Amino acid sequence: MRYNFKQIEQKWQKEWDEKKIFQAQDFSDKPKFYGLVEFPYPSGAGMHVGHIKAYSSIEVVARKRRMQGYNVLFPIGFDAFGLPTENYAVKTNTHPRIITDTNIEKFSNQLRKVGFSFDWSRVVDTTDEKYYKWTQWIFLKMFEKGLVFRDNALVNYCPHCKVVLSNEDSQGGKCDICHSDVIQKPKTVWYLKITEYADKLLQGLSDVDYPDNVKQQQENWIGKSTGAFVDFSLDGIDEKLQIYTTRPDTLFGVTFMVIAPEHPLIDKYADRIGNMDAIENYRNECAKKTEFERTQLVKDKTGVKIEGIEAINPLNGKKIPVFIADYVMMGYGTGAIMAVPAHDQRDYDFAKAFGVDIIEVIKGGDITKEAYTGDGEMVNSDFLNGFTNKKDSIAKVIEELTKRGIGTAGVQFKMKDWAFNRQRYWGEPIPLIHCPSCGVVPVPYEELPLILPNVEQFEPGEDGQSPLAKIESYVNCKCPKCGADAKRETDTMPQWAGSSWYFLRYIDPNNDNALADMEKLKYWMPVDWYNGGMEHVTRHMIYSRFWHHFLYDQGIVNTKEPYAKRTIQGLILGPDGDKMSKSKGNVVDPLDIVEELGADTLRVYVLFMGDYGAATPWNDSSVRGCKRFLERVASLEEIVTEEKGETKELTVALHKAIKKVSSDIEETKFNTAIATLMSLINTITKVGKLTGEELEIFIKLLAPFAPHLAEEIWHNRGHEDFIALAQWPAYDESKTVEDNIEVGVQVNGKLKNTVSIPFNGEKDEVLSIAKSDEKVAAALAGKNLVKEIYVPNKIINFVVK
RNA sequence: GCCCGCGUGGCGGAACUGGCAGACGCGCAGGACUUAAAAUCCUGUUGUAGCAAUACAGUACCGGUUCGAUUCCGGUCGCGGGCACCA
Repeated sequence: MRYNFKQIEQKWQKEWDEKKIFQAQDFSDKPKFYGLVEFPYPSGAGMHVGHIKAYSSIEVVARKRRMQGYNVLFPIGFDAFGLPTENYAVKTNTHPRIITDTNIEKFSNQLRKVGFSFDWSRVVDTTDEKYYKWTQWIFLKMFEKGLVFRDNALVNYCPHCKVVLSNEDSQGGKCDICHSDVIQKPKTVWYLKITEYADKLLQGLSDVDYPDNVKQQQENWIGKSTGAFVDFSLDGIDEKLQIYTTRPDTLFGVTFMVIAPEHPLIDKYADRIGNMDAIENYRNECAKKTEFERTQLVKDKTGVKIEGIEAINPLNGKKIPVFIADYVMMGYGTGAIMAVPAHDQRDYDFAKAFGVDIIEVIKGGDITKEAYTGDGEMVNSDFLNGFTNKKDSIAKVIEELTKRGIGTAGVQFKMKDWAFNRQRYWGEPIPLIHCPSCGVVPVPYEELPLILPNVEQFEPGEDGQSPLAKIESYVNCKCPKCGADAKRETDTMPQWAGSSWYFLRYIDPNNDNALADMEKLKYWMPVDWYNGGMEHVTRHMIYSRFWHHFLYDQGIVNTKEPYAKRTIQGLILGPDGDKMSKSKGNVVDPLDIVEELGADTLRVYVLFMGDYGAATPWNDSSVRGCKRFLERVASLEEIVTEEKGETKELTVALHKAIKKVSSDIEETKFNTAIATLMSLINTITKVGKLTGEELEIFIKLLAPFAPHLAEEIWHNRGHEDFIALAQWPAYDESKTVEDNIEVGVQVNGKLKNTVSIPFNGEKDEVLSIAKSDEKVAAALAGKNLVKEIYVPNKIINFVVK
């Protein structure tokens, strides 16, 4: 058969589509498999080869599962709200709706050309009002349960995008979208109380199958620490200063305290403070610094001593000074710390700069040089003296603090609440109303969806307000509670909102009465296998796990955790080894490859190119190598023979291949699975013939990777059904081994030769075969044989002296 | 600074649980076919020495455990990722 990939691919894509063979059936006696890929953001640039690699993994698994008799749900959709589209809308003065529709169509066409077996009847679009009705609905549920709150805060603000950014979107002090410098700006911010779910999100990790580094990253991001809250009295003031510490056992080493510049204590006791001017100056300077600058000046400790306020160490009654310094953050713990300069490097640096005492309480270091943070015997610490184990001394001091009513054990999380509003147009409207008498009132559920109004101008206002604020007919409304004139919230949700629950909507995409029907959820959930990029492991995955845990608590979904298993694909780098980017001009367009070499070649290559989880550079020659492989497959029909008498070599290779390809797919070792098929075709070429039955097994193994070609050959052989639904081949373990195998023979661990021995041969027999080998015999001659090692079917080693 | 991962031919990468290092592909070299080129096919391809059989060396580097180490342990160097004044 001549390999006319273009004709083959068009033909089978059309056939699969018309026969609807990839549509998932709700409810079935078959076992279910729900395979999920991260749905794309439909950018104007179209698909990237990275998309192909990301989807190909679950694609292969889904196709294999269908052949294994599973009822498979493998859906696709579009995460279409967001800034790039909005910015493009502003630039070209085109409505984001039009841009989004155009891009979605472009993406859909491209995805279809690659032949992915998505269920196209379940496509979701986060910007569809029928979809975001339920995004808003979940938000209102959270509001109802007290998980939405408003706060005035200094926020990360991007002057270029004119938008408030979360800490995650402004890492390194740069805007995640436009990379401008982020500044601090006071704003009213809507938060989702994700911190309330911190522990559940942490504990849930033990129930799921994620790679270790993914779990670790999520653990770090949640950042649980255990320690204690301790109350320090203030001299002459009837007020306690509470601190959080992970080392309460070093309390006797406390020589000063530090509070964050924003700490409320300052304003409350401003009249007592002798140096308020100096403190105000310092606070103003800090306010000017961005979070980024603050964290960059790690070395130089700055601060001001508060005159007129002194704290008292609750364990020994000593008076100690209190400072404000920006190395203490208001957002973590209580915004105040007890400083133990002998055993914390930051406190040490500060103490050195400000001439404060340093008291050693743990032996083992040299505190004249630096802080000692290791373990050791406790000294200068009253009832803690003599303790050598951190765990014991902490337990002891917490017991004592609790007894005296001055402290308790406590935990803290690094994770912050989720800033949930954006002053932008292209997002889900936040369904809240500000009423002068009732306060914040939710839009009634029955009025959802709250539809994003059509506007002509998409630019945010100069004051950073959402474009929606300019539309009076939208802003002005009646309070649903009291009927008075009221104003709508004009901010929209962040892009992470729509993607936090999309996998639920695939299960029941047209339901108008619920986000998804419970019976269908019970059938399909959880997602059995979710593949995506490392970049979404902390934000998207934690946000969506948070929403899912919440929905579970409300009885709206039936599983605690949404994703049973997660895998990560590595980046595809440009041919030059750098990350692909337009500016570097090293971008490979997947559609070019589909045109020139075919979708099957592209699919095989992205999975063959390297370790699935590793970043691998693109290589044009290697792509052609995959095409060559498929051409050889296409020509196999020419050597099909119906003469009986199987070739042992081919039988063994075939059964080994079934075993290897089957297990490799499960372990995302697609590169070696394909290598196995390449080896198999080398064996077939060497043997020079194969039976029709053997050919069919071969193309079944190939089908998940190169489905179009496999389908074509299958039909050429007279089949009326689809190979996509044919039965996955089984192997016979006894046929995966040769009668005789080659093993290495070592003398003192050095390989001397290989010998052919019977499979599972007896030790004596095998050793005598080895000894009679000429080279081995030569190496053993005249030596004293000390030990004979035979690992069955693996290695023979003679130890001689 | 802390946490994690990695380091194998000219290149991408294989190697099950400690058992023949370099599967498979690319590239390169030689050959066949061709008037010629491309495509295709065949052969070779870790390094050094040798016409060769073969010998020795070899998985970043140094050392250890072991009959045997790419794999396990200790140290050094290099690269990548994540977190970061988190008390």
